[in-house]
Amino acid sequence: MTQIRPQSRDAIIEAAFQVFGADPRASLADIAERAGVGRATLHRHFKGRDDLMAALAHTAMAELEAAVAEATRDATSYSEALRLSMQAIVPLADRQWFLAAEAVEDAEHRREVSDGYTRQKRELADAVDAAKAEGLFGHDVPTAWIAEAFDNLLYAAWQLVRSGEATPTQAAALAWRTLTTGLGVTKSDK
Amino acid sequence: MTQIRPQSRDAIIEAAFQVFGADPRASLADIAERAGVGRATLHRHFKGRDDLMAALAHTAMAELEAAVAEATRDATSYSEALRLSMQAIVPLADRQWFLAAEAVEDAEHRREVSDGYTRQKRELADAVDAAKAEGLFGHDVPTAWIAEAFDNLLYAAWQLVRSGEATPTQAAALAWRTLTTGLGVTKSDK
DNA sequence: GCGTCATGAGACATAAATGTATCATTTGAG
DNA sequence: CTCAAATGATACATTTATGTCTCATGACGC
Repeated sequence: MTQIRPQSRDAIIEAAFQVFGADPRASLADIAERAGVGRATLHRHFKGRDDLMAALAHTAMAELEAAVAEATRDATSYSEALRLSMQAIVPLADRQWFLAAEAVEDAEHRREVSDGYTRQKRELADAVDAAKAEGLFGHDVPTAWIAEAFDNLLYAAWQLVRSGEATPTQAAALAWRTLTTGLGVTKSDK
Repeated sequence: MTQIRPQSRDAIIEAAFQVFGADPRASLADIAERAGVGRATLHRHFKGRDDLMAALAHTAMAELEAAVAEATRDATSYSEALRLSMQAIVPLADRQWFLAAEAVEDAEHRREVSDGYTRQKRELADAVDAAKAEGLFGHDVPTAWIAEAFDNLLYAAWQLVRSGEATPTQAAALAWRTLTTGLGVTKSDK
């Protein structure tokens, strides 16, 4: 008797990303309105705020994994895989804040989201170590820092895109340059 | 009849930074409890949630300005001023999320906070331009990106500190290196 | 020690968010 | 077209957050 039409569910999730992104305190009524859906329908699809939050986290995670898998399909090295991943993730960075934020309160869902997040972190660290072995990063730089810088430069790139100052491709290129060689004057510079 | 004891006010602000930092949806009762203060007292000091938010933004802004002013007191160049500023801001980065977040809803307070935030952004951009003129950054790199990277690497540094993987000094040094020369292999590396 | 004033605790009223139930209407599959 | 299922609108009960008030208590200046 419930949730067969995927349209409503998708619209709600999309609206929730937008509205919660602007204001984490927004009410479920706000979400329903933005989704162009009745408040009751929202409750038919999601038990409550927590359930919705968990769905958002799940969606963000799936999008992230799909984008990375697609982007790294034909990478020939870990270094290139990292670069391609950054390029691919920039456009969806605005939905990833959700994974870092401990937005899910329910213990059961929390665990699931947390596990996925931890896994993502570990995979990034592994990729960084591999790239380090390929000579992309200095051995004197802690892996934890590289991963942290990767994430945050990714977010910086998205912010640049959002402000209209660059395209996703341009912003990703800037972030990659910053991560690997920095913003100092290069040989090609006058 | 109101707000003469600064102790309560300070305790509330401190608690609010902590609690809201962990959960923006926290209630004022949560804040009061963490502050070890009665809920009524909180309302005696702050008209409501918005007033408290504005106070937090004001505090964060003041701390930022004071730290930067102190750190750059005897800088001999804009480049050095930027480096010293980064070093100085890392320990208080956890209170700066507040300025970026559009947490203040009241129109009147909003304007004030927004103005201060805009001014900070402009000052950073000016400093970046000056450092660029000094040859610290390449002329081919957009100022907007440098500023964005500065902010986000700052935040990355704080996260590294929070995770216990580095001291503020170490983290700031990593962030500075990343920004200026990147994380690639250096000559000193084997 | 005295008096003042902020505070803490609690009661209270109000507002807002949430969750559920009902029912007429619409949608989409067959 | 027809029917079943999902939806929107509405009403309702419940919970939670908020804001105000009162009063006894404790802290601090004098």
